[in-house]
Amino acid sequence: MIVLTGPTAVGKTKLSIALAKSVGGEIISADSMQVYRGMDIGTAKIDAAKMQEVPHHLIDVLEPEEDFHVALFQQLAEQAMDEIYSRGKIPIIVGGTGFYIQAVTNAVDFTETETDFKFREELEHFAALHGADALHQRLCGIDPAAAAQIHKNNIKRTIRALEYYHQTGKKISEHNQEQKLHTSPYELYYFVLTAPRDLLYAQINLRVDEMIKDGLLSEVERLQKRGLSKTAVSMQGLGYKELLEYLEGKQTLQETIEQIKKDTRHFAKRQLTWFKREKQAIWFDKSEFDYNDNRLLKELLNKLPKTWIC
RNA sequence: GGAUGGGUAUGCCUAGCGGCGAGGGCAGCGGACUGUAAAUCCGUCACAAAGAAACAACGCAGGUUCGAGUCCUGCCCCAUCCA
Repeated sequence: MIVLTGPTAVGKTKLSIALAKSVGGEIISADSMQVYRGMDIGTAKIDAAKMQEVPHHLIDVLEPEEDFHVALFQQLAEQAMDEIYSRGKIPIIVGGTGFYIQAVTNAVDFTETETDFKFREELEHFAALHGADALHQRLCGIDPAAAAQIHKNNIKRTIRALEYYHQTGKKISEHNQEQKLHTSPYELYYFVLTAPRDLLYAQINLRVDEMIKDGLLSEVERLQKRGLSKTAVSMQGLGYKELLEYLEGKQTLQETIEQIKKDTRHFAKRQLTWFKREKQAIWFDKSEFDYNDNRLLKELLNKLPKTWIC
């Protein structure tokens, strides 16, 4: 199994096609937003022509009204991998969602539970009423270890920890501890593509401008007309949440575009922070290859077993 | 030429109206993350240092005051308006 990841706009998609062809692989997208149909421009989704006959999985599999999350990603990705292996092909996970990738590479066990929206809402309400501190206090009572790890302002994660206990009767801190011991059950090659920060940021800015030119605004308008609002998981996506605010008249278009660029830059930074923790990561800095994808690919293929290359 | 408002730290915006070794925001930088992860959250951000005490710093130069970013005078910039 090959993983090809890196911050947004670094050029994963393009390289992934060349890589897939070189090893006879199929691509599994590890992207929390490209799973949604009708969200193409803002997610920089690859189009059929660019796929060049390389099979892609986990793109366009959900409606924007549906909820997507790691556990579902893991399930779908594992399914896809089984299929790919059964065809004697190599699965290549391509995408920038480090958390999702880890769920697959380390076979994290997500105990099967349905999301308990009522419970979550209840806790959100509690936090709004009594403050984040009080909510965090509740977690302290049942799972002090988790409470020590989760900052009290991080309401979302505090709620998840409480929810976990509520649903399973077990402490999430213990569960996490167990899961951390997991190592990858696959023969794994984890490649991280990167580029100097200033260049990456410039590329992000450029890409956002292009998205706007390509009609991102009308894409968002279409989704809005369809009834989607900021509360939808899909509308948490970069470009989508900001443009929805614009459509509500909260800011000018120019301000919104700047906002999207900024948010995307921050996101790229968070991605990099995540990848730095992945011990098995093999890094490729594009600047060291003069931004020549062919040279980079050659070097990358060198890291793989000879028998994989066709 | 006149009127008015303003110039605040290594980048930008801003609070401040006599006790400020100057508060906040943004950007930048660093980090966390196990069911919303393109989410959520945290730290740092003059220099030096941990010393009853140090020489920096609020456009520049003076002045008033025990004490000035804050008040006064002059000058220099910027914005808007009037000639």
